[in-house]
Amino acid sequence: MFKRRLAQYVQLENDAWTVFDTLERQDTVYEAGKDLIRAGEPAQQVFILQSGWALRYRLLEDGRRQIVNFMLPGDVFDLQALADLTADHSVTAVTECHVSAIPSEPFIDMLKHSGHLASAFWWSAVQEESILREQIVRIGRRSARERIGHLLLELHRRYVGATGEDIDRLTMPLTRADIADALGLTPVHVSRTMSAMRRSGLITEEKGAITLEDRERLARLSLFDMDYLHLKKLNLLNPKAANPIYTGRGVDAD
Amino acid sequence: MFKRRLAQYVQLENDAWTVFDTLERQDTVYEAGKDLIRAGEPAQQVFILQSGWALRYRLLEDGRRQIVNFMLPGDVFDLQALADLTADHSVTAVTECHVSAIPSEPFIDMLKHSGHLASAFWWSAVQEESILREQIVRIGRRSARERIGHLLLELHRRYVGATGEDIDRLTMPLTRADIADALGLTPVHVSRTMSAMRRSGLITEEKGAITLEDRERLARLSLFDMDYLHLKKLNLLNPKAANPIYTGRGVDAD
DNA sequence: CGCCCCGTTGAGGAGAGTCAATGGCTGTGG
DNA sequence: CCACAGCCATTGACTCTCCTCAACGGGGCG
Repeated sequence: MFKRRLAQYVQLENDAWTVFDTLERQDTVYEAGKDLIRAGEPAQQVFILQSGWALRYRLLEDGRRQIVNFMLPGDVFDLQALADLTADHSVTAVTECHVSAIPSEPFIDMLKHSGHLASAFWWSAVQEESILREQIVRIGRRSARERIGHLLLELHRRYVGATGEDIDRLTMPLTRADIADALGLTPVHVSRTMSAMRRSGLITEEKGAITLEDRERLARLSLFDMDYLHLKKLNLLNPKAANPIYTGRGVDAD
Repeated sequence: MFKRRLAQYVQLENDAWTVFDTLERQDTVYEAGKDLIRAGEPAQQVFILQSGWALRYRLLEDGRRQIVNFMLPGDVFDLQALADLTADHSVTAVTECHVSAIPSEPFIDMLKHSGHLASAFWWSAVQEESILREQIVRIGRRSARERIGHLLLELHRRYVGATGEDIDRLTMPLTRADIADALGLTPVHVSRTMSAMRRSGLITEEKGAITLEDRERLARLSLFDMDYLHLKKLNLLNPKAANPIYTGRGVDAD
């Protein structure tokens, strides 16, 4: 998962991976609902999500919750550990999560010794920040339907990047309350809006999965422009790549 | 400005600064309203804002604008240039801006040769990302008054960090429309809400400046908790620092 | 079997948006 | 020096998206 994800940006040589594979690390399994990182605790390691979904959130004193972003298989997170700060937010497992933790010191050494790995991880950090910026635009200037459609398209594209299977059906472990807390809405309104999207044929749902019935229309309605995911390098470096890429207008290229 | 800002995290030795000061750079002055970075153009340099305010924004196809964050004197931005990607957003000067641009290659060399500088810049990047996350919480889960109060407190604290003058009065070059586009509101509603805040004695305004009349009450009303700015290191590393630090509850320590 | 979580739906309310008019300030040109 | 244009902040009246409160039903699990 993880290698596949970084490969969306740059194809790494085997010996770079050898360096990475010999890194000291600790693998842990978290059940759904358990915290991986708790706000206020010091960060001392970098995490790689090997499988499962996780989310980063912050609670206000009066209980309001805002989900900042979602972590999908292959995502690297908490690179801020490299600055040895305390976490200002928490991370929870949405589903069961298999996580590798790498202490920051050997991780930094690795970055110093492999320029290719360093630039791959840097890309990963840039992509994460870019996703945060897009989340700001999503919440700040989009309607409820646009927010939901846009989020679904982002999750779909990232899911495709992680799994390599480019189909319209997407695992969906999030509840209405999760989606609401991510998008600055209430669960009730998310439910209503998604019901309307179902009625107009944009999506269908089964238990634990959602199918995007018309990605192009959904992208148009949500003003989805996937440039912010910075996946273009794939085409440049790797023209025969298996995964088709959306164009800037959010339409599938194939 | 810039050195003072990084000093909030770590006090650097003179020879570290010598390395930094001899870096190749290009100084440019941008008038208010001019673009420093345009979405879609390749990023090849790192910017340091020496003076003035700037903002990062994204436009949707139908003209809606979302301001992602503000840059104050001393801020470093576009570290994503190090991954050699294209910008997915634009940056505009709010006031006249004096900017130093450093090409990414010598910048990377500098990071490699000075661990102290690397960790100072890393802190800066972590702080920026943290501000983005807080912006998400602000827009997603706060009322109009809370959003405005919270933003003002953040700008105040960052302004103090940049200028070193810890007073309640704050330069305010932003229009109602800027504030609205940053907070996901309309100018009309920002105007109304700020009028109400003036009436209740929270703030006063003169042309181009705003005074926070009661920071503590404002912090309480806005659920402002400044941990996310990661300024605590100042106390640890530099106990005699001149700037007082808010506590986690957003109250001035002195 | 019964509890609890989740999604859904309805009714009513509120916060924020829209449209529009007014007035102050600034810069500019006659 | 004054007239006027343009931008910005403000205020009023009205609208609408989204929220709140509440009830109900289905499914998983002890």
